[in-house]
Amino acid sequence: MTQLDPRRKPRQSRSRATVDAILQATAQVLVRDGYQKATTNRIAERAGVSVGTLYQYFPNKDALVVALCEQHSDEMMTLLSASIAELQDATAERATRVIVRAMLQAHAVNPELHEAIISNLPKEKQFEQILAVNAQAEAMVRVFLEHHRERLATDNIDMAAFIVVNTVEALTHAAVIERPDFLGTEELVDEITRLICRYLLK
Amino acid sequence: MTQLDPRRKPRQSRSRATVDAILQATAQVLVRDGYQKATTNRIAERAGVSVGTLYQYFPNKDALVVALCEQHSDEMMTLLSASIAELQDATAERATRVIVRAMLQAHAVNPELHEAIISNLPKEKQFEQILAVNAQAEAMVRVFLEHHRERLATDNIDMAAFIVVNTVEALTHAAVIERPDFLGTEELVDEITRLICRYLLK
DNA sequence: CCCAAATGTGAGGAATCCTTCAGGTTTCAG
DNA sequence: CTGAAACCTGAAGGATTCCTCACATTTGGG
Repeated sequence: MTQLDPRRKPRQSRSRATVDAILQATAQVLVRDGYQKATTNRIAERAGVSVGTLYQYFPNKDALVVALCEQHSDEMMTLLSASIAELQDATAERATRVIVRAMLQAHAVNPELHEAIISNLPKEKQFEQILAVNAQAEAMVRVFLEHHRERLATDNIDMAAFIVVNTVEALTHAAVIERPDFLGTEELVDEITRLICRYLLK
Repeated sequence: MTQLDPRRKPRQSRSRATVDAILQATAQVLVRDGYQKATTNRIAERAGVSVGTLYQYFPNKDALVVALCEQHSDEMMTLLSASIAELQDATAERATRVIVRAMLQAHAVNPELHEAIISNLPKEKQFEQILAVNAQAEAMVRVFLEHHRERLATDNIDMAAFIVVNTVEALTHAAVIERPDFLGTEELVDEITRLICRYLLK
């Protein structure tokens, strides 16, 4: 991996606005044109600055994408942990519902950008931050399963965690991208919660 | 979209072998190096031919990838339809099990290539053939649900189809890539079948 | 064996793209 | 106001990639 740290840190408010504009432009170009056509010149142009300026704050194109991924996954993680925090000692059904709803919210933060990152970025460029979200989710579910172990219909916690995490992730992701019409009501949350609970519990 | 048809059709067995070698090399390079680094020169080199030869049979890089996608999705579709054909009038449970098993088999044909195509190719280059597989799956599930309508726990067939298709697809795909250790026994098929049936049926 | 058609070769042109750098403009502390 | 630091500019160097084309080799029917 090449150098990723910024070459210069913005000190004046003018440059902080510039960095923001560059990151915002990166997201827009990534969504609109895909990673292939997201050239640094095009990003700079959309941000309303010259390429040189871009390279003052990001040593290379990867660093730019990394920064964007970090910003995006931070937003998702913030939403997730907020919901998780408030389900101390909830029933399994209640906890499942809260997590499903939180996943939908997290995916709805910026669906197009999330889609662009997940299924447009080459795998080797999907940096830690993004992958960490899924790892964290898997860990959380594992704790959850251990906690309700005696109510579970299966004793293969490893496989159950795999199934739950991948199912919820896939459904929330697909819904936000392909079926936004499902998001208006609580029905989708109901259905996914039922899917998971019927599978997990005796 | 640019021209995709071959510029010249192979007539002698020598050239048919060449075309095979090129396609095989494309798959290998795509898996090993990713789409970004899969240059036509590198593919030709790996196939043991010169770039010129490659361009005799494929007018451009896209045509090469399209041909590979077609070949791959044909293999998957063949497996799927074979299994579907033999479940005339099966019970819902039996049908679900057969479909889940078929999906796992289809994904196991060439997991690395499938992964490379799905999550490495830019979305705009994931050509018809691949997307058609999912569309076909969705249609099949819809027929299946209509047929067992009176036994279903829900009357929102649209949403149920969405959930079933995306769930099975995500789980089979993830299992083949991330957890090949789940594939030895019938346990994963059991679990996914249970997940789907408990959700769908009263 | 012979030759026209089929097949194969690979250096290099044209087009991009990432990145640099020499020199300009703006800001702000003193 | 002034000068140094911060910030910005954009032409162009160096690298990479797709694809072509003039030419060489191989094949198979007559």
